Amino acid sequence: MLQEDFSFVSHDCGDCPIRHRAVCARCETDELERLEEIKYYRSFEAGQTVVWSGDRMDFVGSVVSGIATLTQTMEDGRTQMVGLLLPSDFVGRPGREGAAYDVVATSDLVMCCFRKKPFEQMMETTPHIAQRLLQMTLDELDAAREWMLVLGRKTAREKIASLLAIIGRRDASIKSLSMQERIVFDLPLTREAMADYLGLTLETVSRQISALKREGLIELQGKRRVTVPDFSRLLEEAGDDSDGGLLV
Amino acid sequence: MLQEDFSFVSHDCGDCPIRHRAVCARCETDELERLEEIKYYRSFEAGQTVVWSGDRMDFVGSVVSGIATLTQTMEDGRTQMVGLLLPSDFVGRPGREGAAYDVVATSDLVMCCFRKKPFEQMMETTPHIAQRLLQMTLDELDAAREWMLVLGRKTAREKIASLLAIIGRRDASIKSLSMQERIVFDLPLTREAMADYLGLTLETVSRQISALKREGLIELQGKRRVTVPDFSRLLEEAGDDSDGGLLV
DNA sequence: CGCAGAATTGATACATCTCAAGCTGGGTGG
DNA sequence: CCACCCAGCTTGAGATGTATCAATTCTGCG
Repeated sequence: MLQEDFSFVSHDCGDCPIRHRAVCARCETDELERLEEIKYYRSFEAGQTVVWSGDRMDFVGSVVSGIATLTQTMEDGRTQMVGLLLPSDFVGRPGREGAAYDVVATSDLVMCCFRKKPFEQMMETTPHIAQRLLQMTLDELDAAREWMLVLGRKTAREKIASLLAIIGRRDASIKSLSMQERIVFDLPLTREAMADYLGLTLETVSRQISALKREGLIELQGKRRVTVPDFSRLLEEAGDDSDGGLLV
Repeated sequence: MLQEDFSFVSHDCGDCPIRHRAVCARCETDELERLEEIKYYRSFEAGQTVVWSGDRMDFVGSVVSGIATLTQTMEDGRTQMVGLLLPSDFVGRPGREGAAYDVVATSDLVMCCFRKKPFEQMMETTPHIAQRLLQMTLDELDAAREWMLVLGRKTAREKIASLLAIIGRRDASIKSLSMQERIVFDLPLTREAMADYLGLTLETVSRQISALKREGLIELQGKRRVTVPDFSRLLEEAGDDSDGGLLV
């Protein structure tokens, strides 16, 4: 069982893979040392629920590796994804008791957690943490608002193109590729999860992906691997102004 | 012209109407004094644009009175409201040059502004400001995510009911009414603005409002004044679980 | 009074959903 | 090693909710 196996995770913040991007990014060495005292790792298998909406949540933390989703569900089962959590993203809210959303591991997942009370105390005494958290929260707010435009005003085709553009852009930036070349990446989501992100049904997602493929905007190797031969053409389909390369 | 008339606004933070809710809420007297040095008021008439998306923005600030909207527009004119700014809400983002959205005054509007550079410096030296801003940003992030569910998964009727519920609830909480009684409030938005908020057309908004009225869920006095005889019934129509009174 | 912006209402078009049937590929057990 | 199985995915046909286009009707105001 993977649950307790995090041998592949460094326990030393100094060489943590998300050291420079997570909530601890601005911390000095001595601040990291105090964080180390209250941190612990947790691992989850793909499909496991990390937190249930409404549950008491006595920790906050960062995604170290893997992908998780943040979703909201109505009584009748309609669900909307409200966030995609990638490595370095922060989970939980200081100053709140219960979780507002379901957090589900989409792939195998490792999180670096902090007990909430001590973390809240550290926030008071360590401006670097609060500053970084503010910056990250502002970025997430922008992302959420960007997504409101997608959900409220874009067509199904534009929604799919927007999602592929976002994933492709992030992937290219991690690999430090330019947007001029062919972009190849794996979809981290099932068709159903994409539908929940985009406010569509999985059938519509499937149809629109097929249409984009038919028209040569994307190529598929298997169901998950996507090639974008001309990224600017994909951005046009997404309805984004110009090549908008730097806004996200 | 209203532009330069803010005689009705206190210049003394001590008795500012948003003193206890705005970004300065946690400041001590001496901190307020330093804020006073960099603050100035600006007034706008209904319909005026406060900031254009993409423009350089050299200030941040709080809404003192009136209502403004935060909107995003695509090249072809489709627009999505991504935020409704009420008194005490914060505008602008420390650490960013340009504005990400259009800010438009929906009613006559007074803002308390701070030049950005000095404000950013104060944030470094005054934890109370950064703490409060983080708290407010987290709240806005939650509101944005709540709205993603509305935009992505709710029907037109549920969207309208959700909007009425939010406005009505806020209004009742300002007036300290309980949710048991009849709620009466004025819509601060035109049908078109409601449509832009909800990702609908104005015709659909109008039809759904008429339907809710026909079925006795709401009553109208004129176009703008709304009476909700039974708030819990409205919440059912909104698709919200139970009476969800305290989640927002 | 009459105009202009805002809102309502109607008829029709169309995008997406719904329901249903098949396909595909990777894993499993005989 | 093959046949089967099943979750994930694709495709089709028809239903439906919302958009679109168009015509009135309100309402406040000069």
